Amino acid sequence: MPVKKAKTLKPTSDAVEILHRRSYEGKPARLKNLEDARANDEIARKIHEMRTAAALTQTQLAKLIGTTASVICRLEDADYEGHSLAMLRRVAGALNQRVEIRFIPIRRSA
Amino acid sequence: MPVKKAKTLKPTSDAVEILHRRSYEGKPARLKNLEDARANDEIARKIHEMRTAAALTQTQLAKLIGTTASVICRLEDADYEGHSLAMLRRVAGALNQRVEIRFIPIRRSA
DNA sequence: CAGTCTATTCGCAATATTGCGAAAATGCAA
DNA sequence: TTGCATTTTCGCAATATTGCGAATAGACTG
Repeated sequence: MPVKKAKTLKPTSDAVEILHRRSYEGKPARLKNLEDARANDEIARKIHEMRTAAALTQTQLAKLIGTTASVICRLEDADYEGHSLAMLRRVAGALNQRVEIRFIPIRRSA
Repeated sequence: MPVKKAKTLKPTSDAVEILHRRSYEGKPARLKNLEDARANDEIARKIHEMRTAAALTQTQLAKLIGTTASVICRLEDADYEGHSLAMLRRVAGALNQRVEIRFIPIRRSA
């Protein structure tokens, strides 16, 4: 079990939220960034989950998609924000998955 | 518009890659590219659909996310491959939507 | 303890995406 | 047709992501 940064290893909400509140206190425009951070965390976690479920090391997965372990590590970092569809697809493809993108309407409660 | 480039696969010399091949038997890489192309086309179409549904011109949407019309046009180009999560989120956010990413197992017909 | 495998971080080059203006093409209505 | 808004394409600079080695840290076993 990989111990990631102590920061976001546990429940998604707390750590990220606190960090962001400290940085962008009281800015509604930054609220969206909070959601993005959480989404990125989920992606990182999912990649890690899929890789370990396939019983692959970072180095092994890296070779499958033609890159190095450090790149995989970066993808599994909850704080990484540079996810591209191309990279997600490469990872997903190596793990026999496909990436589905959906746009979902946000309803804001008054 | 950028021309699609074929990715150069590295030579196979590992047991891991053999595993990979086993999981990919009967499914050449170019087939996956076709799926990606279609997925990109869907994204482009969806952005166009959401923008027009919101009764916005490319210029108007561009201003909402702090860029120019040519960028929006590029996003709505079915052949565009450079989609990043960050950009998709900017567009989605301006249209009151959120981007959902899902990894879905590929099911082969036995 | 040493040794091995794995994961993480850092630094920089290579590559890709974005920013943005301008021009050309398209569409539509008078 | 003209006129006007909109879309599309082009070119290049600015920015961001990826590629990759090397060093460090962590975990596990003998």
